[in-house]
Amino acid sequence: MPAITLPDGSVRVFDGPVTGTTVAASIGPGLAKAALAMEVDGQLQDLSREIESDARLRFVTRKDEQALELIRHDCAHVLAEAVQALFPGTQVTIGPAIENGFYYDFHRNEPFTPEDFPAIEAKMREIIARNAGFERVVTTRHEAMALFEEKGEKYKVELIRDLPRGETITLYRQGEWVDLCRGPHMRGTGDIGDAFKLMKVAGAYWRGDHRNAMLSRIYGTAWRDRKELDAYLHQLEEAERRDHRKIGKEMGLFHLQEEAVGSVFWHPKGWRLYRTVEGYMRRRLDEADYQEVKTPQLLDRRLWEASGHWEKFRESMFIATVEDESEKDRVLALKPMNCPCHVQIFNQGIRSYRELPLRMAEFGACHRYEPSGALHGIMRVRAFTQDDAHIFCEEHQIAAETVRFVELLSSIYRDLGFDSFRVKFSDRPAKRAGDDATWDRAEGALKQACETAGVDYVLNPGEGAFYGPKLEFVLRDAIGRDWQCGTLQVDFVLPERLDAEYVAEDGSRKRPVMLHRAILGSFERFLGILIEQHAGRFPLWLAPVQVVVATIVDDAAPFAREAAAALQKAGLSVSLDLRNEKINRKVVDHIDQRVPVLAVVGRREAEERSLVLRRLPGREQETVPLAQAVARLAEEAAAPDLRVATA
RNA sequence: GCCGACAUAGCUCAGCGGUAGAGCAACUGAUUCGUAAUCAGUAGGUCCCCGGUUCAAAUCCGGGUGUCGGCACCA
Repeated sequence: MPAITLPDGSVRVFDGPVTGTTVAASIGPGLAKAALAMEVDGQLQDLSREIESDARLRFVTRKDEQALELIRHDCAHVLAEAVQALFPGTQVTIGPAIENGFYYDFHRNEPFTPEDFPAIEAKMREIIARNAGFERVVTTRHEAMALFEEKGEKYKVELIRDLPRGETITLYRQGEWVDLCRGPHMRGTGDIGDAFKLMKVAGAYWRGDHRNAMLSRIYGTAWRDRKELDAYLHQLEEAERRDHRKIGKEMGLFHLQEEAVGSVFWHPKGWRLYRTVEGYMRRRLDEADYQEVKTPQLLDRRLWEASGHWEKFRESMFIATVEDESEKDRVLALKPMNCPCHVQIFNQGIRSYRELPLRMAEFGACHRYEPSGALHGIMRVRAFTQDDAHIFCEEHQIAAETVRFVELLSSIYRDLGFDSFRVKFSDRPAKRAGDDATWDRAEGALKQACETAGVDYVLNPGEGAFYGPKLEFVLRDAIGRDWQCGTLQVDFVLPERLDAEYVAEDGSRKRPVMLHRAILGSFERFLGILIEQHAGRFPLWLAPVQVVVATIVDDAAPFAREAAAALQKAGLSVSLDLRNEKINRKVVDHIDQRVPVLAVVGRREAEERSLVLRRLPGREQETVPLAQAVARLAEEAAAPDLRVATA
């Protein structure tokens, strides 16, 4: 006699086991029509499942966010059926719902192309129109394997073989087509609706392992209605406009070319942006008691052997040798990181516990031979500059240093326009240095520090550095891709390997703990994200060209020059537009160039010694006497850390 | 690195076996203009590289390089 408690608190009692469909019908025809699935004691299930004992029940309708995942998952099944109908011999593998949509991985000798999409989508619509019910079939491992074996579905057979013993094996049937699936699903293919679209084809390794076969993946997006779909597609277009590679070109910030794959050519405006951020970072680090250093680019392999990098990362290091006969045995490597260098500085002389925590910072240029497929604009490059620092400290100082670091990072991110970010905690990887006891201590210390700092993190198992666990501070780019920017890594291994030590209070020699940390991560990556975050329309203090002084007539040129000089003297980045063009044209050009402030000078202004200020791309304008304009803009253009606090 | 697509003027792109095109930018001249594109003219290209097919290749084929979308990688 199951008693079903509904979200409004009402209870319905049934004589025996009852399906969600029946319960919905007993409540009313409207709900019976709208219910797509149900949540039984918090667990999402098919509507057709029987409820045998007392339970809390909630129906999922199209209005629920949860419907999205069901629609996407169902859509993946329909895609697979459509593909197998159109391309016989194609094997199915897996097809989950993901953020914004779904994908399905197929094995087929011929890859799919986007030209196949119209036919596949048409077939999908056909299947959806047929509205076959999703039928859940509980089966045995043996039967399931026999079924897929017979169909020639090698990948499914492998999946079933690897399912944990004792797990219920279920199939879902939609008409004639059947897939191995845990469910749940909606009532039938008709519940999917028509708000879906196939987006792209891609290669993907079977089970995400590069040693396995390359499968052919089809990505799709699916929504609850056309309006949502259109909004999503529109949002994608908007995101493309923010792409740092596009904006970088449009604003003339940087370029990349074949002769220096993975290295950035910074143009004057891009470099100014870089320097603004670098200058800001330098001040923040000085203020936070870091000591800046500069260390060599090229170092003998001996150092990398001692640090352990030679053994683990040699294939991703750039190696340099010279022709000179007497030097022929010397192998140098471009530094892929700064840590061993910083230990060399730490190791000069004898350190005392009184010097700890010692925070050593460097804007360190590093080179890594990244896999060609990993390169991405200026976000993933082979030559980059880290805002690196190493904190040499005692074990008991880890927590306090972590708290300090998180506060510094949060404040800097906020100043740069990032109010939120995600934190991942990555623990010991399979390929690692150091014994388990050391790892236990390192992970424990970092976890405890997170608690003290009040950091909410997501566990990222097995993703730590080879020498220690790490926190990753993740920012999202315009296209929705996540990038690790900031990081904090606890390291007990490198000080040991490179023999760093200090004299403790009791006179004994001890190993310091090393905290590797970066806030921006690399300037290249961070600037890429910064460009996308602001869509190239930077706040005044970051803008590479802050003010353009534009003339209306040639007679205004002398005063325009004078005004530009005055603004420049006040520390602003100014450019003069004396071109023989109409003011309308100049306005358009500087909006395109994403200049934040346009100062227009005509005959009137030249006489009155004033500027007409206009915030681009806005339309409002204001006439301001030159001296006042200079003072006002200079104040506004001050970096956040240099601003005079006003009540 | 793997799967797929793409590579033509500074930029955005058209041309897809028969002597290389457009718009914008650039340059020259005219115009001196009051806030979202003034007019006219000029110049600009080993059609990514190497090889092949062909009477003829930007175009077709093979190899390379780079870029893009994913996957894998990310000390």
